[in-house]
Amino acid sequence: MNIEKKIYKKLLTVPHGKITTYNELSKSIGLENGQRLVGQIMKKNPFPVIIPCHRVIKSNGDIGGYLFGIDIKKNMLRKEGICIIKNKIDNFKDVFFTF
DNA sequence: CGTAGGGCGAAGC
DNA sequence: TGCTTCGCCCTAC
Repeated sequence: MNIEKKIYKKLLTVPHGKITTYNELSKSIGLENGQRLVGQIMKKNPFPVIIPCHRVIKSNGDIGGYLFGIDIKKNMLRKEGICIIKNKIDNFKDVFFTF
């Protein structure tokens, strides 16, 4: 299976209201340091609506990037009950989801 | 076939 | 704290 397929699949397992990091996602598919790759895959994802790419953030709690802008991403996250303060996840540890 | 570069990460100043 | 530099894996050119 393609790397990207794996990533999408994994990403889909992240429950509503929870988030994960590029690093964790990468590790979950067997890559210890595939963070950048994950980012690339995200921006190339064929179905942004289906794939919750907004639930993926940086490991330092920062929002990271988004296809349509990080502000959109922030709104999406907030809507899911995740507190965001100044481009950073507030209750980062609470909403963090590990595979 | 070689190389640059991306929604990153961690270490070094 | 905040910015810079280098390292990572894979895809696209």
